[in-house]
Amino acid sequence: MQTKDLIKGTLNTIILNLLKEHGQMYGYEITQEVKRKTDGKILIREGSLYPALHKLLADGMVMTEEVLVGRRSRIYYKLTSKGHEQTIEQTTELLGFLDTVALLIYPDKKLANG
Amino acid sequence: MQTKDLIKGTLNTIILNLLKEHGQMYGYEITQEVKRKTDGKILIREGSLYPALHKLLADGMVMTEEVLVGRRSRIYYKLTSKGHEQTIEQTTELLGFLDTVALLIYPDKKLANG
DNA sequence: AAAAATACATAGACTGTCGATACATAGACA
DNA sequence: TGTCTATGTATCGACAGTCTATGTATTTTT
Repeated sequence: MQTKDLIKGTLNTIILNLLKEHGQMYGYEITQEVKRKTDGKILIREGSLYPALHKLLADGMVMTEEVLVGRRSRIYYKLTSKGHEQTIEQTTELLGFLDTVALLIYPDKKLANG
Repeated sequence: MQTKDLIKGTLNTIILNLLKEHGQMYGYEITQEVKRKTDGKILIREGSLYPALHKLLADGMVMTEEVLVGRRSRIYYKLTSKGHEQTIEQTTELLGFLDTVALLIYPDKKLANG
């Protein structure tokens, strides 16, 4: 198994949490921030990120603002109020799941709650 | 997002760890044990489990033994030595990933190492 | 001038899990 | 006797999410 198989189901939550932390980010910035924070352990590809962002937009979780930098455009994403709610919900669920998995792997131990 | 999306990439590791703990298990037993241990939070379906077990078998991670109970057959699975190695490897990787995700979600915190 | 980084995007393939379904035995209960 | 539930293995088709590969264009670095 490779890390790429593990990211499934967590990418959305990761993106939402980054947006929550930073206020607003653009796509390329997200890939770099994830790379930086994880010391290159998690690399988010464009082919994963942009479809995910577009879906978040379509679902009303984020809103966008296009900004021209020189002649190149950046599309900033930030959470809607619905997105804020979802962030909390999904994060809670993710942490609960991680805890449950830990239970299965280490019968007598629990991961610390964040 | 639902829990079912999160299980992706972790099912294999969960199965391997259960086999490591129990020595040998049969399919139905695995579904019930996961259900029991997680208070019903994680339900492994037949459509997920058996393909996974068959793949583990094909990959040489587990070996099987068929046992007749009454007139009904049970297929017990247990780890091969290769499977033991993989269990450790995958578990290490999974825990590392969980830790990395936690880093992304809680910038200043780390999950306890099990 | 060439290369690398920045910045967006999509198409197609892959793969893992799920829902539904199937078959059969066993035990409980009406 | 008939039916319901639990036990037990198994497969098929659908679906969704991620990846690889590719594309376009600008900006910065060498």
